[in-house]
Amino acid sequence: MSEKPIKTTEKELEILQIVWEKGSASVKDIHEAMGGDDANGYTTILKFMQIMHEKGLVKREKSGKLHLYSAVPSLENTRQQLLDKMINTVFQGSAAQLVMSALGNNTSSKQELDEIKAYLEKLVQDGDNR
Amino acid sequence: MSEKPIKTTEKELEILQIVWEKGSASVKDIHEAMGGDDANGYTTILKFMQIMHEKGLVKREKSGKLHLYSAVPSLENTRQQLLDKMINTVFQGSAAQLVMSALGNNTSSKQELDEIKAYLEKLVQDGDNR
DNA sequence: AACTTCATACGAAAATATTCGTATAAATTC
DNA sequence: GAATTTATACGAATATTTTCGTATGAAGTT
Repeated sequence: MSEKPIKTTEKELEILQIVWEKGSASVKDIHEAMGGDDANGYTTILKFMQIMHEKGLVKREKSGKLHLYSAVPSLENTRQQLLDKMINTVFQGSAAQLVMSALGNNTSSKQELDEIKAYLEKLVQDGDNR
Repeated sequence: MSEKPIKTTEKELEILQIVWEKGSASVKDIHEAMGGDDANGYTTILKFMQIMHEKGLVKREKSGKLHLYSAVPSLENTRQQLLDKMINTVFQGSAAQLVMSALGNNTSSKQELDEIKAYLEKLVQDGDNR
């Protein structure tokens, strides 16, 4: 396993989010998805894409004159990595606590809760954990 | 509800974590808990405490010549705030997805899983969510 | 071929976050 | 009461992250 994790900043994550969603995107696509020049200048985003490319966070492919970017780290891995970090920094190492907090306040529908329950039952049954 | 959230940096969170754990702590306590001078200089931590005090992240109380710091934002609120942010940035707004990811890879014991299950059942039953 | 458009590259400024040296002051010890 | 120890305060240096101005080039238009 294991893409060795590359440190991502806030803005980079925001960008990655869009890239994951779109699969592949030009600077323009990303810029627009982020709200256009009010929120971020075009060259700002462009610069980020260059930095992220250097860092190995995205790969790119020429399509005519423009570049299409796609994410290198998988969404799943990144999620896992961020979750782990969060569990360790504010949930004293307990995933269970995180889970309960996440379920606690918010907006999950009954259907979602049922899904989670099913998933849990499967986990317990399979004895994936000890 | 609602302490208006104050933006916290990585290091500040790391420090808050210790302050939450200890309830109340001197700079020295925190400094030591963070691994002493190899990891962080004493004055570095001190400076952070001053900054965090200014920002309203901690309050302090004189005890003899030293200051005892305690956290202003509650652990619960901070957790919630960070979770929300995370759900929005990498879990496309779905708490359920976050929960399943968190349960997926990791180290929760069977007992913990059972606890979560119980919690879930209670949630569904109470119809807290729709 | 000159002009406009669309895209990238790059360097440097600005904003933020982190680290640390030095000064000061109050107790404590010799 | 001088020296040491233990704290805090504060300003400035560093490091990192984010933003943007300006240059350049390749098409496409007139």
